[in-house]
Amino acid sequence: MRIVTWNINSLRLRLPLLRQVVALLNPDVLCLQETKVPDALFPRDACEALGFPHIAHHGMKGYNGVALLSKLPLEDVRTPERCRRTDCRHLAARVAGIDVHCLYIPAGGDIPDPELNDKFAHKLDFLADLTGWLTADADPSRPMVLAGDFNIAPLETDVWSHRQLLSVVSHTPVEVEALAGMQAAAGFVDAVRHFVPPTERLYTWWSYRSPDFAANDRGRRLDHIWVTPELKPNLQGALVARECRGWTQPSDHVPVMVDVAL
DNA sequence: ATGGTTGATGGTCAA
Repeated sequence: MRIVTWNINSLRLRLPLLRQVVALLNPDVLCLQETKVPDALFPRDACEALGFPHIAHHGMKGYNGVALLSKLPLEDVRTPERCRRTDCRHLAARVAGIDVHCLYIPAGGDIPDPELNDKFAHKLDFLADLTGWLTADADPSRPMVLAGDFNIAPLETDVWSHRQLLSVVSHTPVEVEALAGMQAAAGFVDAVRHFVPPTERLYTWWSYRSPDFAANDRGRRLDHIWVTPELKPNLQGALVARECRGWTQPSDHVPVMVDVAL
């Protein structure tokens, strides 16, 4: 089963690029974040026409929004609530016996201090809430995949400059520690780093505020696919589709892909 | 230290 996660940054604007991503990667399950479309306006017909008869979405007006497009049936679709809010950041379904979670963790604003910045406080609260939920929900008899925009780059090689980003939201020690705690909740395996050694730089996001993303390559690895330990022997490959960042009118994130043997 | 861009929106806010 080929799983792809992509922060599409507006599903309706980038339907033509979604078609290109599907042609390039041929996913069985596609996890989308920042769909920015209310459920009533979700372009279901267009997504079905791309070859995904099984669709779930959880969206709102203007911001956030997550969706699952699948070639395989989606069972037990859930929209777990985080931090007592319904802000459309978590969608889960069982696919081929695997619980697939599509996640959009809050970006956290600019100031890395929860006392001064409500958005950063929300990010830390969201991580703590999700960690507690995963700890309680984890079940060794039920394999799980977490995929999405985690908005955290954990490794030194996940950012263009570890030193210069230590106080930049997405790479601060408090976030990296919180993410490590979340990973420990069920012993999740970072499926992409399973194939790409931590000595190798790897990014999935480049700011729009640079005229040429490839020129200085100031990226960050914010998008992740994790699997529970029992799936580790089933991992068959991984890919970050960097080329998509160079397409016309791109998302600032590129798709991340993992193959899991069923 | 600062500014730079994009998307949804129709004010600005979020990233």
